[in-house]
Amino acid sequence: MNIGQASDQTGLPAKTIRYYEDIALVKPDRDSNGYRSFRAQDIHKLKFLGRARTLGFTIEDCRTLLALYEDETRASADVKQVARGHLAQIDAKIADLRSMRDTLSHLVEACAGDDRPDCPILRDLGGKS
Amino acid sequence: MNIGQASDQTGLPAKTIRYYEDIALVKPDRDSNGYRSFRAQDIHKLKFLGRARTLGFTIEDCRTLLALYEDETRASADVKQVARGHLAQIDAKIADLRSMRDTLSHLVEACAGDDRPDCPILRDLGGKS
DNA sequence: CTTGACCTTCCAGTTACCGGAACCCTCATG
DNA sequence: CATGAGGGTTCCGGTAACTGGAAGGTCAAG
Repeated sequence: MNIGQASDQTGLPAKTIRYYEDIALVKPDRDSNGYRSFRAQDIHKLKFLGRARTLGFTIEDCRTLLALYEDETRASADVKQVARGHLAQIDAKIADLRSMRDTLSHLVEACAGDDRPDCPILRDLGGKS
Repeated sequence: MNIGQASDQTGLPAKTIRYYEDIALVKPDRDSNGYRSFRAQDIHKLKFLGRARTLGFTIEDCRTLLALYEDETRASADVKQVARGHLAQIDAKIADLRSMRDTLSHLVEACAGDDRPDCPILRDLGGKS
């Protein structure tokens, strides 16, 4: 299967698939003409990667998860630890964003949004009360 | 005031301040020895930038906000529009993260996290039921 | 005079790709 | 047979917002 088909099958752009090969996440064969040739197993890996990335795992997380995935003797605790670490990061990010959101939405609500120059948003950013 | 003091005053790393000068967000004077020389106004701008960045505005947003800040005749509506746009992006990001978080936390809860290889997280990523 | 803290510029690396150029391969059509 | 369309290939550069580090100039103190 060529890269175009692989892209269709996995939903990943061809560029992304080439990149994943570059960083050695997948290792497709090559045909005699130099074209990449993907086997079912490669497609499966790519789908795995796509799903993991959707869940926000970093590439390095993905590398770890993929290794665990392929290791039939892994302990589920190892996987859980990676996932929990990522979950904590997501939580931290959400908390950050929520705090930004709260501040910003107060400011937006306080701003008249008309033709006049007076603006609580800029006043706050400027540090003036 | 040298860059070290400016850094202390604003809480921004010296590196960041130099970067902001590179991209023309601030334009400190130079002393005869080549050192940057920050005036009170520069410090004020840097604080403005720091605060805006904390709220998650992009550098380009900051550039716009700074221009509006310095324009005494701006309409608050213009500022509000930038802020609202940013708020919408924050909301979108939060929604994204929450959706990831939900999926992932289900998986983490379903995983025994022991020595056995069986792992719902990998099962899900692998697309197997 | 030397030491150490500060400053300077410039180059490279970070994350996870995307866009585009220049070129090759294959098949079908005029 | 030339040619054009629609694959594929590599490589280079850019993204956002910095950060780290090297090589070297400046300054105040002992």
